Amino acid sequence: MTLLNDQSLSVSQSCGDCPIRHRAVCARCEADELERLEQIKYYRKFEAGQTVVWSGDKMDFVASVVSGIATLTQTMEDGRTQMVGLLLPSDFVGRPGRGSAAYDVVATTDLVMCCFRKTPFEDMMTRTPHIAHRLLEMTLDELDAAREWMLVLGRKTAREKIASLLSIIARRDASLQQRANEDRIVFDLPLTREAMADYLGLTLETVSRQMSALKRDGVIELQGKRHVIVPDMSRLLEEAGDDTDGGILA
Amino acid sequence: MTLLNDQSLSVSQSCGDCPIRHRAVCARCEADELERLEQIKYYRKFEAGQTVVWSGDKMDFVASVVSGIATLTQTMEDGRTQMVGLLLPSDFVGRPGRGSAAYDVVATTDLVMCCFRKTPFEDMMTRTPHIAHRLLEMTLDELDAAREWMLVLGRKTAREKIASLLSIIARRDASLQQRANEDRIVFDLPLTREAMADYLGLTLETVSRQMSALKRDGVIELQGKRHVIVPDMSRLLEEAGDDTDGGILA
DNA sequence: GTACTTCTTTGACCCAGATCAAGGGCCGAA
DNA sequence: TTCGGCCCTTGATCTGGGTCAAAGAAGTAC
Repeated sequence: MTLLNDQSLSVSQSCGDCPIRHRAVCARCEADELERLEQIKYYRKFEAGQTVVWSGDKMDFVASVVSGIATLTQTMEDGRTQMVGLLLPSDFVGRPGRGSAAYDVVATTDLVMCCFRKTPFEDMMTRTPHIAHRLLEMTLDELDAAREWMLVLGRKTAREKIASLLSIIARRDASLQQRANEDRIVFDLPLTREAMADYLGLTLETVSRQMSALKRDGVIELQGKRHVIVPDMSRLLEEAGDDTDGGILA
Repeated sequence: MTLLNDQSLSVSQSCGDCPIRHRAVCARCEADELERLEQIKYYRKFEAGQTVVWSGDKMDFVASVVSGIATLTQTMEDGRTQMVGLLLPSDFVGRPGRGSAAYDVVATTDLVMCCFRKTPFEDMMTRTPHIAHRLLEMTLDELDAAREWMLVLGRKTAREKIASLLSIIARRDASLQQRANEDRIVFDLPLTREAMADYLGLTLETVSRQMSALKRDGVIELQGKRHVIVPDMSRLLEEAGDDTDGGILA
């Protein structure tokens, strides 16, 4: 996968101004560590729909999502596919110590990634515990998210699955834009109906039907196909079957 | 949850002889590090069926499974439950930096755990990168396993789910007893039909029916309800829908 | 404008797996 | 040896979500 336009390389900024500075794998770094990271980093840009890497391909870099959204998916020989990761800004892609990609990584919106070649990054990791420590913390968070997701996939109804996905996106969106605690929540779905289906282990028809049903029942409002308004977040959480009773959004 | 018998505390051995010495969180430790670990470790024993901790309860220790099997499960208010982790010997329980359990932890067989109080363990972790590094590696492995599991939950048929679970257990069992590469694989199921159902997002009736179907079709043989013989591992993997073509067992 | 394409909605029908129900095998206690 | 509790199997029936099919909406290329 080569870059389509060299403007991709012109994106450049100092780590100090980086929008994901305090959430990404570099969050814990001191000024001097940041400086060394700055020397080995480079940006890559992908357009919506582009594949970043194919499962099984050699992957000689790791990266943070700076802006946009990417997905990790697994595909069976007969074409059944399951999304196994949804990467939002500050999320980390790639595994230190592994040479090839375990999943397809696809940009679902225009995407900017902050990349590090694998070897220099691994070297830095062994020398600066701040990076290794933050990566462990992020990986544990991802494992928790994956386990929450397993409950959704294994035990929830189609309606609960949709409500769960909407609350996850609403929550992560709110935490990025730190205006939580409003009761009325508004966001754009970054996924097509098909991608939502791949996330939830459903077909796109069922996703569409359940979205219509939630709209009919007043749980959500839709403007166009992607713009979602949640008039009452606790109602949505209730529909999701989560025992968290509407309290915390962070 | 208190200990039922104080023989639990009499289990004691030097880390050097520990059966999980080279796979657990302490795998990378040098002799001196091991010695310090040895000072803060203690063993706990649980009987089959006992709950180790309840989700939400305070958890002031982390631990490695030494022998036996434990499960992590999540439960919805209405009782639907999903297993989100299957812990075999050498697996790690608990999250440094978190005070309470996120899941129910249950011993499904008699269980011995090597425990460390959270604070001393966290202290050691910051001082000995060998532990933090190994824990990162193990967490990344678990995340991969969780993602594989998500494909099973989201996209596989009941028959494929059962075949997948059997191959996972067969594989992990073989790697513990390092006699892989035999074509004929034999093991005991450490789970009831109900626990298998909770693992796979099925009902126990469906699990039972699919076990019978796989037996009828000669994919597996059963002696009693728990003892499983796999005459042809590649056949089982085929039934699981895995694109891995029967090659590697490690 | 008109004709593509891509994404989405909705309807009709069907089937894999859930649910409900009955009973069988095994083990430990009395 | 009989009882009571698991755990498991099997049958009958029901249903949530899949499949197949058609068409609407919105963008964009010409």
